[in-house]
Amino acid sequence: MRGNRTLKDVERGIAGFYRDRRRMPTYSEAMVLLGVRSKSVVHFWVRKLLAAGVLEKDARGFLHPSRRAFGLPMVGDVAAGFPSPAEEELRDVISFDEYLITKPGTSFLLRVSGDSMIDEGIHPGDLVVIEKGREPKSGDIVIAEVDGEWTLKFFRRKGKDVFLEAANVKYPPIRARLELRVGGVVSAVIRKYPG
Amino acid sequence: MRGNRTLKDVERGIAGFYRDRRRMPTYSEAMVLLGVRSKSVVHFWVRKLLAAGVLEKDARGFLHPSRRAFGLPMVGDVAAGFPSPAEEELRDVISFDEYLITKPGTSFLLRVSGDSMIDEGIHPGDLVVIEKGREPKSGDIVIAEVDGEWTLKFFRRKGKDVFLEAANVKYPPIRARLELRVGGVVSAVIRKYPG
DNA sequence: TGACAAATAGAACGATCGTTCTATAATCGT
DNA sequence: ACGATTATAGAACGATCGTTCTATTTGTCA
Repeated sequence: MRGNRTLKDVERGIAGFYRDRRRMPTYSEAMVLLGVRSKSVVHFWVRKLLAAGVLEKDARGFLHPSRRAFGLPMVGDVAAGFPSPAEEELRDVISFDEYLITKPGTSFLLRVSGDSMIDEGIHPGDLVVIEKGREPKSGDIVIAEVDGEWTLKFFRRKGKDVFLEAANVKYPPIRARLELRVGGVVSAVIRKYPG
Repeated sequence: MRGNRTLKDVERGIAGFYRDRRRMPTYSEAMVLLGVRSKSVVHFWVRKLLAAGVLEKDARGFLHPSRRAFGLPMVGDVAAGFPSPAEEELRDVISFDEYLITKPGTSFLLRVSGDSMIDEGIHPGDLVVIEKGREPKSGDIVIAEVDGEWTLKFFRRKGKDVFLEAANVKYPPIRARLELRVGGVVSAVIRKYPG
């Protein structure tokens, strides 16, 4: 049982462990993970992963996955097409959690129902990230209570006039009779296509 | 320097450390983090975090953040409105990295330019997750090379007929002259609104 | 104000960590 | 075929980990 172990294999093993357990394996655990019986073998491969930039050591000497070990490479724009493996390495890596969760603790997720924001590209079934307790600016998309129902709308302010506007010609603008209950501001939209 | 330390404070400190360094702090490090001078104080708070479900111990006795420590709570749908703190605790928590990255290693990110998929709710500036090397099914959104340029289109197959279709009346369907170069299949769309 | 609980300090300790060393086995190039 | 290189094994070791214990200080409430 030898030789047939590539850097990618080891990386996948370690990365999988980290994904599942949210911590690095110890050398003893990595022995099992790699199917070897000596810590020095683990040490051997860890040094390779360090050199490859998959793992890093911090000031205290502790091992942790590097920034680019997780997340997806950001490779440019659609016009540029899809990347060659070479240039793929060079681009930045984005973790969605870092990218989308700017205010942990005050944000939450809703699944969109209804088509009131369809012209803004927010479809039924999409997920929206809501930041609660943020003061909406004119033009922000908010979740608001209208006629006892919660819905997504543009928040508009023109001088003293405050109203809600759908991104769908079917729905007329809405002015608050008494007060406008705004639950939060949409900070992101996520749509996942079934794989 | 005493007494004024809440569970939330400690949680934020530990969580912040984990976010930055991608590993748990040691007890010694947590002492500095919490501003205390004894490991037993750390132990004291760690037990509280364990009880609160913020941290967990695995079979080996190692500490790691729980699933619900990161990510955002999924609180239902828009019609249900925004949640009370109470029910917020009960719902599932979603990590975007887990949710969106189903095929690490074969996926990458592109920023959308152009409006060819605008009626599908994919706008210029949005991010799309591309799975490369996946065989597109009819109806999938793909990145494809058309007239030497890369663009997003629906992939359509009707019997023997294979063609690309925009989600925008401005663009007519496209049939491949020679071959259809498909770079990958869109598995998700992400749009972030400036905060 | 006094008693009790909550929070912090500090020291001691076994367990286990990651490193390093030497030695052996498989693979490759010529 | 054979030396050089790469990969694995196994043992030894100091460092540091997290736990536990006892003691002290601060806050709360009757």
